[in-house]
Amino acid sequence: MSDAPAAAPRYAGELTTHDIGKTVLLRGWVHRRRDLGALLFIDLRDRTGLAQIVFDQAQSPGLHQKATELRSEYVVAVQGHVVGRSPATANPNLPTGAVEVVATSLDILNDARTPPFPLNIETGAESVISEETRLKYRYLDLRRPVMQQNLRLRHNVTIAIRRAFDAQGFLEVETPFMTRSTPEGARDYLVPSRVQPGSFYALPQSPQLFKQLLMIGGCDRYFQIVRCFRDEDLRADRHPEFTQIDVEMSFPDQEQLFQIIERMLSDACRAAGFEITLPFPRLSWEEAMLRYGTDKPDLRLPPLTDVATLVPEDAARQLQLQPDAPLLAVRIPGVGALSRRERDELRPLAEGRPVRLFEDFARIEKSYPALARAIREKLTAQDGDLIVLLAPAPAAHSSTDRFALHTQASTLRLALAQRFAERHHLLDRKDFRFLWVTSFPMFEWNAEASRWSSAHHPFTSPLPEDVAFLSTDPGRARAQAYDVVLNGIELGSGSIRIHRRELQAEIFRLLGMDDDEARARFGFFLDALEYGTPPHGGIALGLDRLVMLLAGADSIREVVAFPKTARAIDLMVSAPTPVDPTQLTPLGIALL
RNA sequence: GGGGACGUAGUUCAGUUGGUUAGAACGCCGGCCUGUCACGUCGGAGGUCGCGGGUUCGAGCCCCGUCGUCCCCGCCA
Repeated sequence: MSDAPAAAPRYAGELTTHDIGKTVLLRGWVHRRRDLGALLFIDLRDRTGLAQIVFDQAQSPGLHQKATELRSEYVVAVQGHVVGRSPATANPNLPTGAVEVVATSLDILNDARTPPFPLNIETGAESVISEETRLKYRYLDLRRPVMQQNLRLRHNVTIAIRRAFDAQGFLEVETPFMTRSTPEGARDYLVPSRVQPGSFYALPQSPQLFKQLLMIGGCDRYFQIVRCFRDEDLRADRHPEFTQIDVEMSFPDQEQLFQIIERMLSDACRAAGFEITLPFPRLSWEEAMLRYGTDKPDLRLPPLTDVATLVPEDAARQLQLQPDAPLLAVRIPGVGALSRRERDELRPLAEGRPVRLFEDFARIEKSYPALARAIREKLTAQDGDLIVLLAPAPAAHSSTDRFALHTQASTLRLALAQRFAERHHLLDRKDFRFLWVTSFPMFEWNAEASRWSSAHHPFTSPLPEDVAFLSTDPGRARAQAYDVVLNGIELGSGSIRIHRRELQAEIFRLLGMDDDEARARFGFFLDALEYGTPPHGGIALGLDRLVMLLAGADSIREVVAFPKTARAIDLMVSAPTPVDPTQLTPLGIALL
């Protein structure tokens, strides 16, 4: 290249017919080589895409000879002329397929071992190679176009979120990673202190108390895109270190906060190329449980419908339905009646559960045509919709859980939809259906510890009209807590907080913490509440989950650059590792 | 903590009822080829069947243990 005149560096994927006649410099990796003997084609790949380079022995034998050394993933700098391709040689499948670069110089910047897995397979690439191999060589996996796109998408979404908050007057403030263990909720990751042997920092599960302290500190609108850490078992949508969009504001109005978040999410979706409609539907927790059997409903599917009142008395007797018990109809659009075999597959879902399944709606239509018609009407069912009914088993006692049947129906609703999603184009990944779920219960009964525990967290304010229940019937108290849900996935969770010291102390007592314990754990916070704490509230949203859904990915790991396995291991760097005892001694730590 | 699926060539997989020398495709290496674009074509190399033990005349296949990956339940204020 030294003897070639300097040309303007360009990205391969951005070449168009407008560049014809220009001399360009491309730098990137050898994606694929097609050696036709005296004619050799290279697909050069950079982070934008591919461009075809031509080496012609007849025109420049030396250069062609050098190009025969090229192998997959060699790093090259190529100068050449952009030329148009004839219709016969253009490649309509490639964005840059109308042009190619006739090389005038070739610099081999580095060679490469043959990659342990192909980086240049065009279709279904993400599913073809085992994740184990991909993670071990993540730096190679990241070169693949689909991963480049995911990183780019995450960047675009993150920038849009920052802009949206900035435009609303929110201040991004960093909070400590090395903080105090609060053995409430998830397990903490601990960091030993060398200066204070025997003492430990904890990595934050969330900056919850810090953001509340920022409100007390007068920053009335705060946000942070921040890493959080939870030492709990992993799932496809859960990672031990994950990124939250953390938000808090003073003098909050729940509706105003919803609008701010909706606008931010709308901007984030637009950055990913999707327009969503505002405002999101709002559903109380109770409504969500009754209509969907879950606190994170997937609105891409129709709700559950209680059709018990449609059943005439004699039919109810023949079908052995319990009086006053719900009869829940699950409708899955467009799936059609199930085959015998598919119905057989459903039955295990009911086995061992106090549930009766009517999986063959055709039989109901035969025996009770009027009832079937009424049900279809109430469900606004179309021909070809699958309808399955659930009732409590005849012997079942009314459960303590008033939504037990709804929960079962919800599980069935999702299982059916997922089973037939592909065949019938259900659960469209590009259909983004957000909603707010509000008024969660304050407490859940923790049978193991035989005490109440917070459904959200202990800093959550009760609904004003339910404060009286705190002393009389905590199970009935509802919270000013809300979730934002997207396509059946909990995207974010927040609440209006407690800003009065007395109420906060009462909640701690209700959670079984006496005043001494509360002071020992949260004394700094209780103190702070006494110095003029403004009313405040906020929310935290999972950035990884949002980007995962916008990317159409099935796992959070597809949008995390360097993720860990289900056992929280980094296969690439092999972490965690044992450490040398000489590292432990100064920390005052000995292994058992 | 519990349940399920999986582990065979560099990669993705097949491998029958336990039977002789463990196969395919892609990739890799070499030859030929001037319009390919998943180039074609001819030839070649490549295996600790995750690991350990057991049953058996004989184990990739059966049994036990173990390690690893994925999914789900519990858990995740």
